Amino acid sequence: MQYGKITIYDIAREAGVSAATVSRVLSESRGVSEKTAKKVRRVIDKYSFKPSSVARGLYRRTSHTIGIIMPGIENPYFATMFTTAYQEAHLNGYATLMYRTSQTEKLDTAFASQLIERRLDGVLILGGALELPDYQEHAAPALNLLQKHMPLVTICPPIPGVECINFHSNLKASVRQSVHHLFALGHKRIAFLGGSTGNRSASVREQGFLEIMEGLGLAAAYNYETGHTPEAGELGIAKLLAALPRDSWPTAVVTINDLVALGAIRQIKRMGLHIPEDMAVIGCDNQFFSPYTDPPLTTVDNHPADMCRLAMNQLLAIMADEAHDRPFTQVRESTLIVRESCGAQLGRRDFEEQVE
Amino acid sequence: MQYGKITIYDIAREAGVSAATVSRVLSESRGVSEKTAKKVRRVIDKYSFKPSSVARGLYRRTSHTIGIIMPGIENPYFATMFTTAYQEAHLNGYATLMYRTSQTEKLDTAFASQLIERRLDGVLILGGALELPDYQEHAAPALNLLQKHMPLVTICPPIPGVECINFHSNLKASVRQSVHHLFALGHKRIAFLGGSTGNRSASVREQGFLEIMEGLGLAAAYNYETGHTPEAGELGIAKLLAALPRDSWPTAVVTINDLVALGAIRQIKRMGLHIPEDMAVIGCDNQFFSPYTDPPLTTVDNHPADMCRLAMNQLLAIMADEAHDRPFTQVRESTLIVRESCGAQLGRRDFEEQVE
DNA sequence: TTGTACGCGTTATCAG
DNA sequence: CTGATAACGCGTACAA
Repeated sequence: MQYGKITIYDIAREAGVSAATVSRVLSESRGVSEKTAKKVRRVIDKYSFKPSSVARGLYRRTSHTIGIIMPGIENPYFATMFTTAYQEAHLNGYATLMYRTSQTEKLDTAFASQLIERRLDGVLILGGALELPDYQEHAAPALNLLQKHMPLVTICPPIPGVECINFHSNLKASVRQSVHHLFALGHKRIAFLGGSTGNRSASVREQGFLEIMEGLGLAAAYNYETGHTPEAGELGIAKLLAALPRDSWPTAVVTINDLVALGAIRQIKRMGLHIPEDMAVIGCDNQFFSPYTDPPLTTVDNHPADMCRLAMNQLLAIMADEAHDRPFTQVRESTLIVRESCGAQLGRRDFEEQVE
Repeated sequence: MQYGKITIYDIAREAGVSAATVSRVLSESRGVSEKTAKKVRRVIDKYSFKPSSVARGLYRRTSHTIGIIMPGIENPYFATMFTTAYQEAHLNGYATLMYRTSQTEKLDTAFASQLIERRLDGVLILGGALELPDYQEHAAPALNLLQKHMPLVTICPPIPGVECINFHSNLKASVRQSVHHLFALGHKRIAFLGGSTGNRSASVREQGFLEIMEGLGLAAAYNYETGHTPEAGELGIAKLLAALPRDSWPTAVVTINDLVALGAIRQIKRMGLHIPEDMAVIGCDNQFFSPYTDPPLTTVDNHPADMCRLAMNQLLAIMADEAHDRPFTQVRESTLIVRESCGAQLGRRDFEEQVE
């Protein structure tokens, strides 16, 4: 029950030297005779003593820790991002402290204060932290507060009211790729599924979808407000179809992410429809499981790991005074991953004739 | 580029009071007139000053942080565990610092020293950290070292050479449930797929599998050394079948986890076999995607979140001096989740007659 | 080569 | 109600 809280003073006393000498031995700084060094090391080993990095941090005015604010890691998409950020930081000798946002733990100034008190050396924000509608009013002040105290890099759609270093993927272009892929295969009745108004990255995709459909001269069916999970996809597609007469059912559905696609696929099959013959499905995120759906899921890769690496290295460079601190925005384009869930392997088809 | 490194002294000076008074205002301790408090608060707000928790930590001899050592979070199974641990700690006001083990970052005494230097208030170890063969020789000393400096709770198969508080699931019993389920459905040729010798939790399952098969008087086909990923499952089942004459192919395959099952399912279908009619598949972990495979995957739930909650609360209780520190082991039983990939919905069958 | 003394930023005790 | 002052554990000029 008693854990050794010993200090360099304890070591010094037992070794018969001063604390300064112990410190020198620990930091392997020269200027200490091998004889006393050995004597000191023996005592250090005896207690398996390790110097306190919190005391050192106080002196050096750094915690050697980077904060990562994100909406959790249950979604493997975010797990990938966190892992990349962690590794990149770790490689440079920094620990990462994850802070999770949620409906009940919003990113507001109180939230930000926690990070400031910990004297983190920098913060990375991974999209989603600022998505919900009422986040907006709290998030901007929180980020501006944070930014006054430490370097800040964000990965999410640009935030109104916050000037900061920002990386994000071209979500609208990624939706365009999806829709154009389907259009090229002959699809005209295309639906959009998933997300929730209030979620900014979702809104960007939804709005993008509507604009692109309009640009193509197509009518759009859609079902937002369903969420971002497989269950949401399952329920969402069922509702969407139930609300439409059968002869105007979409022949293809674009989902907000692969998780929603997972649920949609199940429900579509359960209704006796075939994928992609009766209904094509296209996802987003190129998650680890998307090659393993049946049929394999066509999707869009936003290269989250790349973006994370870029962002974290920018942050590290700023912290090392090797890069400037001025706000900028960098956009990353996405890549369409064609598999079989849209019927690309079947070639272009004329869906109008299939309507009964 | 210059971030405000101001202290209570700066605040005190500008407010015309002593640092002690500023501290009192910050901690909202009574004994300070509302007038001066207001005066001080104005200056605090002006600079949005937050007291340094590292200085406080030095004084209080605590970092208010819990370390979590685990093999990463790409596997959603571990993401679930981390999330649970995080939340439980967070609820009690503790931050969690994740340390990731891997082939190149083994848990040895140098690794452990990092945590000790940070003066963490406790450590939770999530299985897998100590799995690889050469971990064993390093991990035991590392854990014993850690344990001398802070409370330690582990979730993994008991570790030879380490006496500590340990929670783990009854892996052998969970394999038994799987095999008996298949046996009850009439399966006699049952294969095991996935894992790697050297991984301790994998070995436990493999050995359990062999023992159980022997107890049932059945011959066992198996393919270890494949790994724990979907790709491993895909390749593993292909190799397993290729090595066997067709009339002695298994009618059912038990995989080490749902990820491996994901790959196995794909490969089995690709070979023109039907699941579960031609070959049953049973996974392990009840991951979020397992209801969405086609057919839905029968699997075993080891209740990782429950175990994590238990373990973290034990750790928190020890840290709060509300629980003892003495080593003990607690085993959690698993639950079979019956879906359709084993053909339970088809009833018992006689597979012998299906052999050509 | 070694020891002394001070600063890092905060909290708590003790006078006043 | 307020202000010195002494820890907390470590690193580093400076002196010996």
